[in-house]
Amino acid sequence: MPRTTIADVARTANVSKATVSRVLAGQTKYVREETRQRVQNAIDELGYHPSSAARSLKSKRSFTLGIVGYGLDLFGPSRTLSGIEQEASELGYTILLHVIRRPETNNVEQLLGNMQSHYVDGIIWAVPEIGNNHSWLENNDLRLSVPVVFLTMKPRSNQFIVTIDNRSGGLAATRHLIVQGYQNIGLITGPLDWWEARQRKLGWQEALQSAGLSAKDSLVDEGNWTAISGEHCLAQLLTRHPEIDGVFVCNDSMALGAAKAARERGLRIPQDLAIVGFDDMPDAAYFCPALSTVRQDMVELGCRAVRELREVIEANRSGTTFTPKNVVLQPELIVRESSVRTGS
Amino acid sequence: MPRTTIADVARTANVSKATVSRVLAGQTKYVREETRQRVQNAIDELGYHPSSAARSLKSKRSFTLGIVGYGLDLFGPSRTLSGIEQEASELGYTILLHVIRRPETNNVEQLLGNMQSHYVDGIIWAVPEIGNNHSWLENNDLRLSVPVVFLTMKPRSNQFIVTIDNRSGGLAATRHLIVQGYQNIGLITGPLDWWEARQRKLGWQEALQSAGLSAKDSLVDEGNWTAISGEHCLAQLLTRHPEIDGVFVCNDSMALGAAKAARERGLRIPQDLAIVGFDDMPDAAYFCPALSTVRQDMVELGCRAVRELREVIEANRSGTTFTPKNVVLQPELIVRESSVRTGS
DNA sequence: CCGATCTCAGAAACCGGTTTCTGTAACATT
DNA sequence: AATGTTACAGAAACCGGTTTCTGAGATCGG
Repeated sequence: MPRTTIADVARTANVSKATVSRVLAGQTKYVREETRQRVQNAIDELGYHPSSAARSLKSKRSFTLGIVGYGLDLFGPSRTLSGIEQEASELGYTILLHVIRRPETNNVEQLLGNMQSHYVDGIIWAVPEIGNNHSWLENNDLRLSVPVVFLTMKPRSNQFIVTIDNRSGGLAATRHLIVQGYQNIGLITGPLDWWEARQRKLGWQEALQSAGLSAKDSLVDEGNWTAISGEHCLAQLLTRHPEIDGVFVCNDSMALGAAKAARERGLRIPQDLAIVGFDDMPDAAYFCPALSTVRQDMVELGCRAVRELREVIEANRSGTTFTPKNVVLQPELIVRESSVRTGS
Repeated sequence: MPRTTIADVARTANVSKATVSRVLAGQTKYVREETRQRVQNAIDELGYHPSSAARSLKSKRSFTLGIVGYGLDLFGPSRTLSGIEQEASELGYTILLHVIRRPETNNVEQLLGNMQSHYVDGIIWAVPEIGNNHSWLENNDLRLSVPVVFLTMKPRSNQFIVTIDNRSGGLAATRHLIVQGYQNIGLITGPLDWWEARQRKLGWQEALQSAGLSAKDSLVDEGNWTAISGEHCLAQLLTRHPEIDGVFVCNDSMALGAAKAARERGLRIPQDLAIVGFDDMPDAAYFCPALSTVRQDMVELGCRAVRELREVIEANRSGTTFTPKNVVLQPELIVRESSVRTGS
């Protein structure tokens, strides 16, 4: 049974394909209400769904957004995708998903080509900036023929970017530790080839320096975002600097690992050692002790990216040019038990 | 600048569109090696990417899989998607993602129609079975004109289904508690309109009954998968039955909440109260104490679904009929500290 | 009453591929 | 030498929509 086509509908309603097409597009002009009704009935009766392939082919738009993502396993990216999907669906877009496995993927051309071959109306590039995997953006003869919004990467004035102020998050976390009276504050960072990790580190440094405290390299250990790496890092740190009484850990999973390492050495949290994480995973409040952390609203990030993208798409369509814009969302410090010395 | 089309390539290579198309399809027959080379050069030179819309339109296949998901925020679904994407991409498929927000969505027709309008080659229906939200499957005049594989739902002999044996997981968890010598074993379940939750509960009941222990309803409390609900449920349970010394919690987040509730009442885990969770979230080993749990490999589930789907697609294409098949993956008990009384 | 304008709708071209059908040249067969 | 077969490649139809162009009838202004 071949699918029902616009021709079938036209025949059933005794009109031409053109008229059916007008009804589909919601054109009220050029089609009488009575005719519209007749066509609509035929559509319902036949259970007709227009072929979006045919539609895209001619009209060059597909109401589809291409999403290029990375690390859906991780908390952040997975939430971002969720936000993207939610907003996109609200706005009537469908999502074409492609996940990159190695962040340094260099067949960007390939990927963009593939997306364009699907006539996506726009692309959200949600791959963290790692190493120089975004260097292709500096390539001047790069001509993106479809709007792209980039996520979680270093601001660049010539691109549309939605990102989070990681530095400010690290700053807030570390300042908080200082205010709480901790004096020797270490850092467990994510992989330093991640731009986000470097930014958080920067925040830590700034907070310490502006408080006249030491931010030397031996106070830093580099993990890989996993709990086990957090455990190891804290062990390293404590070996080098037994005097450490506070640590800013660049994500909640590593913070969890660090907490374990601390417990195993008999350190009480937060009396002997304070911990502040980053992410605010849904369960962070239930860690023991409840984890102070820096909340980044990844869902909002995704939503925002879609809204920005739509603006660019609409502008492009109407011929307006639009100067690239960087949106920087502020994270929020969430204080819980792991960083607050209770009485005396 | 209009996009480069197959005609441009044909002109550049001095051949017809037909020949270019053959080269694209990788047909070695009917095209001389020298000609193929010439065409390939033209393709590379022009940076040509065939329009998948045009291609789908004529060939009725798109190398795209439609994924209908639910609750990407949750651990399980998010991992499943990750597995699906991975395997799909490996097999050369692109993913069209649609997330359902309310599980009882009844515009299934609408959704399937929308997917079909994109000429998806197959669909993976990854929506948990909640209430009777899958009742439309029993509708006999339902004619799925595109292959569908269903995930995480009750086996049904007339559909392709890949699912996890939740009952067996609950059984293993509870038996383990019994073997460890716990006698009064409670249950914190997920929402009981979820099929998965009911299955896990069934496993708990069976284990207790076959050991001659009580499995009465007052030993059960129903959470909503979140840590906070787990905390409340355990409180309820302990109020009703202070003698409870073990509890099977139907996911790790709730287990985390339960652990907190236990600590607050001064109960030591596992000496006074044993806890076994479900999921094996990446951080479960770092909870305090390390959480025993039932691992379900959601990534594998996703991979498997894609492989099954591909088989059905290929079979359909070659005209073979294929009798529906249910694949049931076994979960695995992971024993950690939260359920093992150490010495004496 | 007649030409102008407006409303509604059909015919046909078009989007960019795939596929069938056809044709030619080269080679093998008798 | 005549015929059959095979290898290669082009012409054209087709997929299912959108859009432009055209035209018929109704309405309207003078």
